[in-house]
Amino acid sequence: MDAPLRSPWPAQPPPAPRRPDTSDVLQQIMTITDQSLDEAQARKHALNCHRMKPALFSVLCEIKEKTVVSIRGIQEDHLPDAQLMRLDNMLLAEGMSRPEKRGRGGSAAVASTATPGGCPNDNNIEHSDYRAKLSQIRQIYHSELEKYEQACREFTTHVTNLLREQSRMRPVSPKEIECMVGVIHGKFSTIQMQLKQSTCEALMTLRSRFLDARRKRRNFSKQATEVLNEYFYSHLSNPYPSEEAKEELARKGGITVSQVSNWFGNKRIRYKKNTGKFQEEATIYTSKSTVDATKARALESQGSCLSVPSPGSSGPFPLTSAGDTFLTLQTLAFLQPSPGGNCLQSQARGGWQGAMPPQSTASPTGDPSSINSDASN
DNA sequence: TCCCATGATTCGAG
DNA sequence: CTCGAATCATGGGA
Repeated sequence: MDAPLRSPWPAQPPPAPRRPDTSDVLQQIMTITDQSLDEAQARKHALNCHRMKPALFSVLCEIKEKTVVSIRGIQEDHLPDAQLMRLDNMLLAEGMSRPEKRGRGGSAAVASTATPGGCPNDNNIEHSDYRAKLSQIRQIYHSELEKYEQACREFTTHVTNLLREQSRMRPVSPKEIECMVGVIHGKFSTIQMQLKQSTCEALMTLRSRFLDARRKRRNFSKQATEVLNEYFYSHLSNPYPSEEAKEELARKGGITVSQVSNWFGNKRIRYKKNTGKFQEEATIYTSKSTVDATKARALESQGSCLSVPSPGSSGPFPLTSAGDTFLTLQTLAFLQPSPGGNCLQSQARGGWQGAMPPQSTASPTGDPSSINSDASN
C-alpha cells in the first residue's frame, strides 16, 4: 500500500517550505478525480491510514472554520425581505394562505360588491366564475408550493448526507452543514417567492377582470326602474328611503341595496338639476301611484299603511294608466297619506331640494316604519 | 360615430 | 356612515 505514496508526480514541483509528506498527501487529493473508482477507494483508504492524515485534517479544519465564518458573515445580511412579506400579506388577504378554505377575498369581498345590472342571476354566475378561478389559482399555488417544499426537503437531506459522508474525508463541521442548508433554503425560498409573485399577478389579473366586468354598466331591468321611480315620485316630498325601504326596493327590483342607494343619489341630484326634464316621467308615475295609493288605502285593513309602491303587491305592477290624471307634484305630495302629519314637514317640493340634510329632518332613515315611512306613524 | 342617458365611483362635508 | 356633487365609463338609440 505504500507504493502510491512513494511514487510522486514528477511534474509537480514540491513547495519549498513544506514537508514532502504533506505535499504528497495534497497532491494525491488533487488528483483523486483522475482515478477510477476502485483506484480512488484504495487511495482513500491509504490516505486515511497515512500518518500525516490527522495533522493535515486538523489544519484543514482550521482553515475551513475561518472560511465558514466568513461565508456566514456574508449570508447574514440577505435576511429580511420586505417584498416577500408584501406577497405573503397579499396572499393572506386573498385567502390563499390555506389550501381550500373559503378566503375573505373569495366570497365575502365579492358578495359585497354591487351587481353589474338588474339581473341577479348574472351576478351569481359571475361570482361562481370568480370563485372557481380563485379556487383554481389556489389549487395550483398550493400544489406548486408543496412540490417546492418537498424538493427542498429532499435536496437538503441529500446534501446533508453528502456532506456527512464527505466529513470523513475532509473537514466538514456541523456549522458548515447548517450553513449549506441555509443556502439551499435561501435558493428555494427565492423560487417560492417567484411562485408567490406569479400567484399574486394571477390574482391581480383575475381581480381586475372581475372589477372591469363589475364596472361595466348595464341598465336596470324595466321592473327595477319602475319600482324605483314609483317610490321616488310618490315620495317626492322626501325621497330618502329608509334602510328597510331600500331593501324592499332592492328585492322588488332584483338589484342590490347599494344600487338602490346609487340610484336614489343619482335621481335626486339629476331631478334637482333639471326638474323640467322629469315632468313627463313624474306625471306618469304620480298618476300611477295615485291609483295604487287609492287602491291600497281601500284595501288596507290592518295597521300597516300601504303606501304607493305597495309592498304587498309583489306581482307585476298594474299598468293602470288611469287616464292621464294630471296631478302636479305638489298635489301628489299632499296626497300622500300621513296620519301622523309629520311626513310633509318638508313641504312637498323644495324641502329636500333646499339643501335639507335628510338625516336631521323627517328622513325615513330613522323611521322604523320601513317602506311606508311617509304614510305611517 | 356621435350624443345622451344612466349606473358606478370618488371626494369632501357633516 | 350618508349625502350632494362631480366625474367616469358604458349602453344604446339616432
